[in-house]
Amino acid sequence: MAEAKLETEVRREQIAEAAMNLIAGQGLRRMSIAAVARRVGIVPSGIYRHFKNKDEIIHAVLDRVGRRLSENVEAACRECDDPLEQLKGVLMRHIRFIREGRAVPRMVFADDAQTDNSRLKQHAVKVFSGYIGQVAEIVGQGQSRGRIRLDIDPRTVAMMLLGIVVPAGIIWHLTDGGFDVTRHAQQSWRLFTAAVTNNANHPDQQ
Amino acid sequence: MAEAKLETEVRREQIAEAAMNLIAGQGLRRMSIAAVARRVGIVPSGIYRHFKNKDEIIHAVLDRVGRRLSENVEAACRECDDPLEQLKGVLMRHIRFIREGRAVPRMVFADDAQTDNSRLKQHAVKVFSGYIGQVAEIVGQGQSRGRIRLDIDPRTVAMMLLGIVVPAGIIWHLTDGGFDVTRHAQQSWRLFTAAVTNNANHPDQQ
DNA sequence: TGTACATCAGTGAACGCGCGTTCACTGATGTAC
DNA sequence: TGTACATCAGTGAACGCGCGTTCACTGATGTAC
Repeated sequence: MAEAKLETEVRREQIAEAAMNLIAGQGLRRMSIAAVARRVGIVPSGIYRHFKNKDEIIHAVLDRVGRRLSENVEAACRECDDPLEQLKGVLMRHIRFIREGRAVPRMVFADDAQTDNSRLKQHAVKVFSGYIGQVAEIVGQGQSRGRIRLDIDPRTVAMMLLGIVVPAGIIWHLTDGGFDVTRHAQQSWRLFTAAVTNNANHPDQQ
Repeated sequence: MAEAKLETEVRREQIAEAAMNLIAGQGLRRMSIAAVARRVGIVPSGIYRHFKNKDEIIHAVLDRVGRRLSENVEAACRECDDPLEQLKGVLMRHIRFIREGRAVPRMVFADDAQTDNSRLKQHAVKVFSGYIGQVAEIVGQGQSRGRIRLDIDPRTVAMMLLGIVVPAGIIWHLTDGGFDVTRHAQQSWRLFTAAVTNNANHPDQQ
């Protein structure tokens, strides 16, 4: 019995979404064509009507992740005007993603992928550094408004913010949610502000 | 032709070492029994004289990684007396590992492993939190000597130090070494000291 | 020192499995007349 | 409105591959006599 036919654009969305959720929940290893097909309600070979191969699906997932992160930043920016508050918004939203099991940290390790491994890695870098770039822009605004110290590269500050999120996400995953990421983020945020704000004095630690 | 026979204890070491290097260089996915066997100079089935199965090898690798991290901390502690300097030593040693391609970040994502996935995850957590515990101990000493602010959990500070290393390592891998981790560590270290030292003032950011 | 035997690291053929991918097909949908 | 036809999403059988693992074997090493 043939499954209800759907336009390929709709299916592509569904497939990418299913693949992303599988990766978020069970890791890239478990994201098989068969598993994705099952979630979409299609037979495995049917996937190939909409994607050339598995790598293309992973590329689509990376696009999605990038878009999602970007939306996160934009939402945080809309919410308030103060750059520091915006950074906190970005942090907390990302933490919420982790807590809801919607983060895709394992994505980053695209050591899978048979043929064009390098293209996937490049894409992952693009997504990752795109995110950092957006955060760095907020940092730059904070600097020009005198809220954030000027003697440091905005991208370094942005990466430090991610440094709060990434290891926390790893442990959260390894312990199956048995790690209080929210508390960790709040504690870390206090350290972060002390690190970057202008009114802290900066002793030249060797 | 039979390969030179070696005591099983020696072989276990060789196998674990080979497996660790494979994971560090190419990721857990590429660490196959066949690849490990080739590196050791043995036939794949020969591996089973020394390890019950692949999971046991991964456990052995985790032990090795834990030991190596531990040695790192101890070396940094021996090198000098000031806790802050010791923390910097830990950071820089870890960065050096990354730069030399000897770090095993992908290890952490043990989403592979068929049977006892959960036991592997537990082991990874143990290694990870063991490392954090050791670093936190240094932080605690820094606190009691008045070098590090007291109003923050030592483990949070330790995780923040790892937060410098982990994302940097990820990007370093994704770009095949085309990311200046050393520079990033130095810049981040300045932020880190500003965050944790006692003489910075700590404005109560909302 | 020389022989007989137990031990056990290394071998290679074979297995079952899950996977990504192909291909000829079917049958529902939308369009042209 | 009704029929004929092209399109193309979904099907299911089949494939080749790499993998982890097993098993009966071989032959070098160390020990007992």
